[in-house]
Amino acid sequence: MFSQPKGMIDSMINKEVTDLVSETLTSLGFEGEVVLEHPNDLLHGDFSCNIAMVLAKQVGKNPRELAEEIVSKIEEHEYIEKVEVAGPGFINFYLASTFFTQKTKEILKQGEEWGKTTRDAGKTMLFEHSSPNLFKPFHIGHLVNNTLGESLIRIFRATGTTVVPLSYPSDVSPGIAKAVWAILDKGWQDDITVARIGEAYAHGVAQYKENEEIQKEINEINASLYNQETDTQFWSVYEKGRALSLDYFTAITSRLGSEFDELIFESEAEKEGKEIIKKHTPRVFEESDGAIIFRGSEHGLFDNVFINSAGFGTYLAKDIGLLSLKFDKYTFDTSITITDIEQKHHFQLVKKAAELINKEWAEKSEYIQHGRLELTTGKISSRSGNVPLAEDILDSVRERAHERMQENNRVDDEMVAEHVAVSAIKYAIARVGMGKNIVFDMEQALSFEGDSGPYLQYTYARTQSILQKANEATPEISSRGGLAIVAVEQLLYRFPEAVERAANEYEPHYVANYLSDLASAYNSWYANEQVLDGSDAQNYKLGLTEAVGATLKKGLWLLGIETPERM
RNA sequence: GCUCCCGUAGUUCAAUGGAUAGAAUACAGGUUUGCGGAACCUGCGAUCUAGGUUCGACUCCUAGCGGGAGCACCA
Repeated sequence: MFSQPKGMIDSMINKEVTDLVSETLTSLGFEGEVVLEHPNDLLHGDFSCNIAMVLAKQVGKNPRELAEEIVSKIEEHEYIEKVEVAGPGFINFYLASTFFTQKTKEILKQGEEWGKTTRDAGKTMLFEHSSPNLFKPFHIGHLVNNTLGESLIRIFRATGTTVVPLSYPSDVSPGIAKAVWAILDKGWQDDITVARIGEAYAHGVAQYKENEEIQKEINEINASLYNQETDTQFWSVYEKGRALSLDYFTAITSRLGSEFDELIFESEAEKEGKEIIKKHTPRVFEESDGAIIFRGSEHGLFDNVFINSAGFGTYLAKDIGLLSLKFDKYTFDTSITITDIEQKHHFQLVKKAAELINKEWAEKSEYIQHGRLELTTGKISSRSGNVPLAEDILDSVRERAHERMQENNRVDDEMVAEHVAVSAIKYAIARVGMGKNIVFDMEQALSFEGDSGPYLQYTYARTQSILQKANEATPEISSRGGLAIVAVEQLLYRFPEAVERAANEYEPHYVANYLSDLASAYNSWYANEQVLDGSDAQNYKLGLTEAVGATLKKGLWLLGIETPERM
């Protein structure tokens, strides 16, 4: 979507170093595009350039000699302390302490703005995620979808994009008819609860398969719901269940930190979609066995039904209708939908059909997928059988957080336990690349140690504790007091790069991994360096501590994770 | 069968075509009262196989082996 090349480092210092190398190449009569990267190892410096290895062959020199030649011609720069040739011909740049001192001051001055960029200012986006089925429980899959969806929204906003979050609740489907039938079958119509809806759904699905009479009944209920016949007992059960589920949806997503400006219901999309499909038959769609289908097989995909033989739009027609409604109601540059990976092929088909109806629809729409969350060891008490519910997972983890706080003689605070639990789950999801399955080991997640959300929160709490002990408002940094350059500084200024990269590639895990590196570097430094030592460097060290805290806070927020001051 | 995705320490994950493949966990050992030990340090340990492209391959290409997802009226 955004035309930024992969992995580009978008910061002033990067541009300055790049220009420096480019000018040198020109002065030597060479041509080539200068690309900088951060070396994997901080000991290799802050920027690395491979231009000598790229040019060596065409110039007919050995890469190291060429690199030496370039280095000898590079002009001095106030922010560059040292330039070295290393390995097979890398040119490594070591930034000067003056740069880092300056950067730390800037970070502290930016406050809330730290980490934000204006790169995508002016761009607008519609972002669809966390779409619930109103008659099915909010389960483990929604947890993944919500975590990644919410995080991406926050990341896009951090680079300047205006994002409208949207959810697309399923409020009409054969499955819902089954649940409505089952609620009546169980006699629960006057006492419907969210838990009962979940149970009813399972009951209805099972009975539908068993009994032909029931099947007929349910099909009639389904037709009546699709046709919105409002004077039946089915409708009143349906309405109650729908309202209850919607409230629940709002509650659980807000517990997870999401808000939705807009909802578009599947029932609206079905009406809209059906009309569009009919209008474009037989140009795009065709009749087959009484249904209206799309010949995806002619486009390297597969054939599938858009309007079934009963005359109702399937989820394919619904997604076409949804697209149409989105373009009717909103103005945007891009519409993103994030779903489970199992829907990948479905959306390829939707996109292809959309392209044939209206080219713009396909051009401005992106469908992205995330992997599945699998639970391995450890038990979760679940109310409804096989699929673990989001709420049950959250509650189990929070229970363990309480225990941990008591073990450590900390104040056992309700909010903190909640934030630690959400953090453990969200971080486990966000640390993995999008689209890969996530193995959630309850035992490991509950240890709250190592590469985990609580580890990052702990590090943040530690920084706050030190700042409080110093008993000073933002320390005035005049100089670094002779402090040698530390790894923490080498990482700090890269934070906005990590955010931009995450936005470019739709990959929150770049933020997660960055924070993990930063926290690790800080803890390691902390173990070897006394911050409050009364030396000339104390204020600068406090400044670094504050900058790390600010970065962790902002970065975790981008992942949808709260940062308690104490834990 | 067709289409797509994935194979990295015992396990769970990283790695922008670059340097000695990084963490976490597990296991073994350790941390001078110094600001939070949910921490820190040391050790052990890995790119599925066979070719190819490239100055350079976990990464790109081909084949094979292994695992997963999707493929007509559920979403």
